[in-house]
Amino acid sequence: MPQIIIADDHPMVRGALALAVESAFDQPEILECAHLAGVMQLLESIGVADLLLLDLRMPGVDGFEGLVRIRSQFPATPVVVISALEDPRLVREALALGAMGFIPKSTPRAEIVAALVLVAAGGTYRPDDLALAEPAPDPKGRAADDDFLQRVLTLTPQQRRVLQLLGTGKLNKEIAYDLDIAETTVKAHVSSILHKLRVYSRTQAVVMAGRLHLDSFADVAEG
Amino acid sequence: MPQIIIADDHPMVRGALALAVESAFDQPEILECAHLAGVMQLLESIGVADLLLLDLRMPGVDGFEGLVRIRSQFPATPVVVISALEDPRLVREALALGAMGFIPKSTPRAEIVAALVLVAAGGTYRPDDLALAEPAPDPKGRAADDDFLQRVLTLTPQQRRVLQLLGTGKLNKEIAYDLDIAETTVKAHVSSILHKLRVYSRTQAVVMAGRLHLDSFADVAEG
DNA sequence: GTGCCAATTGTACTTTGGTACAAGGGTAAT
DNA sequence: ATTACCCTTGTACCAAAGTACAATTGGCAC
Repeated sequence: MPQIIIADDHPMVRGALALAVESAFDQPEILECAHLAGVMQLLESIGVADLLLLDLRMPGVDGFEGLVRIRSQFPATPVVVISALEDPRLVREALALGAMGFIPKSTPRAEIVAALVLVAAGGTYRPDDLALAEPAPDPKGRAADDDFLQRVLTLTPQQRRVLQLLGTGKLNKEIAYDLDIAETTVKAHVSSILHKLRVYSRTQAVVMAGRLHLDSFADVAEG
Repeated sequence: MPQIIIADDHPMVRGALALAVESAFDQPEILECAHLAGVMQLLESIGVADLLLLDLRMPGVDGFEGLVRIRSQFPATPVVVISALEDPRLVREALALGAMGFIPKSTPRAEIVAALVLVAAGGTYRPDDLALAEPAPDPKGRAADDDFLQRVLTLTPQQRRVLQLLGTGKLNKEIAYDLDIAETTVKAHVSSILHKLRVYSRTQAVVMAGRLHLDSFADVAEG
């Protein structure tokens, strides 16, 4: 009897996902959470879940921070990110941070079911694989940002988690606590991150990394 | 013979603005620049211009940094911000940072002319004054951010400039250089900013302030 | 096995960042 | 003119950030 956690702050969404889960698994035990704290608590008590459906936006968590912390504390539990958006960059980043799948809320129920089965079987799922395979060159303008993206991709998984937490303005001490490592280690990671990204302060790294997420809307934001 | 500087990296835009300037002034001397460095150079040589039309997005400057530096170095020259966007928050921030006007590129030529005359006469111009007078409550959700915006509004002009430069990831030393003040002074401002914004590190201030600009697109970015 | 690399941690050190306190000059309002 | 506020700067001190070097562990590949 597989244990599946559904974490989303919207009851309606949880209901819809629950339906899909019931179609995808045989007599699943469905655990619902409306906030990140509940998820952490649940995972602490049951140790490992067979699958975690995680919404990106929940009370207490705005972006990838929840994913980062869960992946760090409970790496054995496969996480599928649920999101209202399906921006390729978000998808790539979620997968880079250790998610086993990325399911936009607009996905047809049948495809959601298939995706859940796929992930449960050890695979990874992302929307319309083809479009993502080629990152869509987009020759105009933002060459500099693409360079930066390339550099971000040279970061190790743990370093990306650190960068993610950096982006929330946390101190080294707080990051160490969240990832359950020594502050020294955080410093080592930060130092390495700064070198790889070719910047000379955490603030710059945050600003640069922040732009990557913004770029999705750059066409709207010109000017 | 009034000296008017038009700073925009797009030749077509410069042309259109030049037409408007010629309609608004009597035999203006129009100086064109495609990048911020040229503007600074020009201002250094002529001292004060009668009007500066400044595009927000130019090579070397992405946001308000150019405005901030120009206002700091050459406060006597009135600046009108030209932008492809007309988000009320951008408008408010530009004016808060010392711009005498904010003209969206979509503005009809006749209105641009009127706006330029208005500013040259010592007034300030913003698009559809009415809509901006009331900041559009927007009761849903983002109460926390509104709180933060309120706090940003308690910052003094100079402190806003510092915050703006903080947002580019600069070191205190660099900010001191840009604003031509001592590093000690920058520290004093930063310290005050952190208190007013109720955060405990520059990085957090940058993250928070960054969200204000993002919020314009929050409806697209849910998830 | 050997080698490579991610991850971890420690020590020790330098540089930024940030606070606290004090103080002088400028401007605007009462 | 007195108050108030902003901007400025200095000194001094403490905390956080970042670097450099060295070492251990574990996984993975050849």
